[in-house]
Amino acid sequence: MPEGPTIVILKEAVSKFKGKKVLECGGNAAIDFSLFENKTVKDFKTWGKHFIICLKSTNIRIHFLLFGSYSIDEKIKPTRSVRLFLKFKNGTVYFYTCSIKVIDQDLEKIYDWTADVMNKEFDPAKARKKLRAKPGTLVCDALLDQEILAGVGNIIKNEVLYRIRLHPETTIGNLPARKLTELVKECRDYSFEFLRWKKANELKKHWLAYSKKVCSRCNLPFIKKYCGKTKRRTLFCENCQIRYSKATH
DNA sequence: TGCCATGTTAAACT
DNA sequence: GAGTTTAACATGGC
Repeated sequence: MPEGPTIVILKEAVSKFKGKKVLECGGNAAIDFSLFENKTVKDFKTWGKHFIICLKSTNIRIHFLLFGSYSIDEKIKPTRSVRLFLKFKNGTVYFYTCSIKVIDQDLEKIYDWTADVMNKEFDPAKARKKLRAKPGTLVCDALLDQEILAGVGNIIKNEVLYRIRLHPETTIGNLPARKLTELVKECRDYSFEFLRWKKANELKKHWLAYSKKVCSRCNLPFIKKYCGKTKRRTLFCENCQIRYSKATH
């Protein structure tokens, strides 16, 4: 379910509820639902993998973690329990198995929109600067750092590294400047490809590394390894993806 | 059918 | 205290 582009699709899918009043709400989330009733949706926002419903004087933050999902105007499947639903005059949105938090602070104070790869304010130079500040970090870990590249998940990580032919266990400090620039750029570019392909329901068709067995460039089998401190599944080609080192400089 | 995973947090350790 | 490891959450695809 998650990764930044999918949350953008959700935002577009609920846009018809913007400006509408919450007629009824509920679910099994441990929050006070009375805070939302009769409030009007001011806006829907996304920051990385966060989906934020902005109501007058309060916000609801939804994070789908690994298994979360949503549905709109659908009859609830009895096997799934609804964590949160919001009913409007023109329909209902349901959220399942997700983390829900009420945020009363000013969103501008807690979210750095320039870190979100899907945001129009995304700032590649800032991302590069944050990366350069962590020279010992492996690129496979750095890409998943939500403070640096919010919205990038494990699929995007694998695809980006394969596409720019970069070995996941290269340290940031060993990257030539040009490669670092390319890395940040590809995170954003692939995220928008992800968005386009996901909307067309053909995301998997375009995977080059994620869940693949063989490198399409050289036909050698991919290495499957739980890399870095994050220990997330990483598929890569030892032959085609370059591991930069001091000596490469 | 059992295994595994697009993720994060907090507790339990060293 | 810092850093690391483990557990918990809990669904659906293959």
